[in-house]
Amino acid sequence: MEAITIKDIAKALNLSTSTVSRALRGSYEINNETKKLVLEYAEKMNYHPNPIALSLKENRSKAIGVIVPEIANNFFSQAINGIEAVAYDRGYHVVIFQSHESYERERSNIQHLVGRKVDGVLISLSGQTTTVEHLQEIQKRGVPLVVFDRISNDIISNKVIADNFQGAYEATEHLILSGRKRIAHITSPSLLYTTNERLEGYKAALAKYNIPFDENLVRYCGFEPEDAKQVIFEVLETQKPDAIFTASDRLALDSFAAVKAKGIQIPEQVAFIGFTNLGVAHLLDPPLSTIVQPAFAIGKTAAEMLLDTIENKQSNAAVKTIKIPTEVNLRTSSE
Amino acid sequence: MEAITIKDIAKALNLSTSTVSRALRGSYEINNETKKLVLEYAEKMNYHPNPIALSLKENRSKAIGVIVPEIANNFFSQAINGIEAVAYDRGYHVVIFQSHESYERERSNIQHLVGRKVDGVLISLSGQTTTVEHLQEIQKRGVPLVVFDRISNDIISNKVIADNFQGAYEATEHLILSGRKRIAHITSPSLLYTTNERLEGYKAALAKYNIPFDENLVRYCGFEPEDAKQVIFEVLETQKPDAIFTASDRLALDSFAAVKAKGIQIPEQVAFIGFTNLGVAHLLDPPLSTIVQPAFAIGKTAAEMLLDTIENKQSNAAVKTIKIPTEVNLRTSSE
DNA sequence: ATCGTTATCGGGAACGTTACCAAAAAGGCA
DNA sequence: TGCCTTTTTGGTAACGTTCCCGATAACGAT
Repeated sequence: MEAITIKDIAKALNLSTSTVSRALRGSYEINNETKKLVLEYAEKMNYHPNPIALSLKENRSKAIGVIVPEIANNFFSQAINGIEAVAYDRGYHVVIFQSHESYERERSNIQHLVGRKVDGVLISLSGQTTTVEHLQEIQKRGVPLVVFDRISNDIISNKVIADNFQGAYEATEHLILSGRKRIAHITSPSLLYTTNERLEGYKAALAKYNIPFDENLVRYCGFEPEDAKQVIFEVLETQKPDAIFTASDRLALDSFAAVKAKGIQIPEQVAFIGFTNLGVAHLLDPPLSTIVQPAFAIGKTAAEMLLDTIENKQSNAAVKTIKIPTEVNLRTSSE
Repeated sequence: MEAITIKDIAKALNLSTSTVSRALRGSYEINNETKKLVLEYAEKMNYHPNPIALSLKENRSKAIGVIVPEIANNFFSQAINGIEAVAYDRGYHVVIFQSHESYERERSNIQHLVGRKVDGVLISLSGQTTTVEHLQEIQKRGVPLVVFDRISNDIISNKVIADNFQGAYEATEHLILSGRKRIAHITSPSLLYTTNERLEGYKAALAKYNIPFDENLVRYCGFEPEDAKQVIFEVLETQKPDAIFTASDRLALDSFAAVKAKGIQIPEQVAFIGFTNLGVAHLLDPPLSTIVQPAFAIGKTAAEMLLDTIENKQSNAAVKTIKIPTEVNLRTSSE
């Protein structure tokens, strides 16, 4: 069964396509009787305008694209839910892509999205993304862009992030106040923006309490499943830390598992706090202290910014970076 | 900066659009010199064919649509990864949508996908989906369809599921063999296909060991965050079970949390086993026994079936349902 | 009666691409 | 030389929709 088109309606009712088109969109210059005729027939035949034809003509699609490294990550899936909540309300569809931490995939996704004429793009950069030319490219093409969480200083656009500095500062401070001095920081590759902000927060807290910064306690960890385990084993062996502060969802889990696998008591031997949105933190053994990013709010805010620029097309409105506070949840793992 | 089109190339090189088009696709009937000329110019100008125009013309898009209830669910995000792995290899893009357990959203997503001329659809039904007319509709339109996990008997199509019966049977049997007799089964709304299969597995195991089935021990649980908690509290109070077997990712966590909140010892007072793909099961307190669905394999298999039917267009090939075995992971929670 | 308005509709082009049908030039063969 | 192939290219319609420009008729005003 083929979909019915405006032409079919025109033929059936002995009208021109222009008339049908105008009747369907309720134009004032169409006789009420004809209008009713057309609308009823369209309804009866279950007519739906062909969005592809629309996109070709209008160069837009009433859809926005989202690119995240991995949806199997609480932070990102919650952020997407925030995005969808806003987009749905405002009549936009959300097209979700994963970069799988690959720069090539990210490029390919971007290509696909602009090719499909999305009205705007929300992106959180992959762990391998070192250049932002592909983003500048779509900006040159006039596609509105908002970068969130994994941002970059090289791209000039609206951005939304959590207050990573503050979150890391509070996590570190808490560990210090509970008596720890050798606090290991397990974090993502150093080229991620969030990595540096969190590292700065960590350093600032150490400085505040006159604990010298020891770079041997900081470990950058790749995205392979076994990476965290090896890093943790190594840092435990060689540095004998009395606390661990991890910088991401993924690292929190993998590190936590590694520490336990090593038979080390949390928090007696090593206190543990994670920068993570894991919903199960309170059910772990021991319950895990966390710095939680407001993922839903970040997604919501980013989507709102994007849709505002799409709809207002205020091309030269000053770009801004919105920073949203994190939450601290202290549990047994860091007592 | 506007995207360059075939027309621009034609004008620049003083050729017709047909010639350019054929040169770009390497047609044999174009002079090699012209071909080279066109290809080089296209390369230089960074030409990319407009996929929207292509879709309008060809009625296809080299993209498949995926609809799942919720991506913030390990099972579904892993399944999506399986789907993407296959699709990417075979040159298809994957467009991900969430129904958020809403029938209306599911319909809307389907509409959008067929409107955008995806070449096929993979779907796992929402918790509110009681009719499958929207699926039959797209089948009438000739869009290939594969249903996975949350399937329905009302729709005739290729399907991929885990062996829910077997998984539930093994979970229940294990609880029985470890000495439990009053085994509560916390499950999803009864209209889900998986719910019934798992329930049957549960019943079969009881029957095998001559334990009478008591429907008071079976509880159907909605999708609201507080639902599981109340159900668990109630069943603990009134039925005094000595074991709990939960039927989904979400229920495992919520129920586990509720039991612990009630101060009940696992597994001493109540043994616990979940039908879940939680990656953190082994880190919980106590480590959680699970029946794991082969999510990645399910996604992979479903995508392969879909792409095969898309590409072969063997319209009247017999539909089949592929069933993939589950895995049992026994841990402390059910000892 | 003529003219300008208004209400209502149709025709065609355009968005970017491909496919079909020609057409022109060049070459081969009797 | 005349005709038939082959090679290479151009023109145009079509996909579904909207928009611009006209066209027609009715109607009141002059």
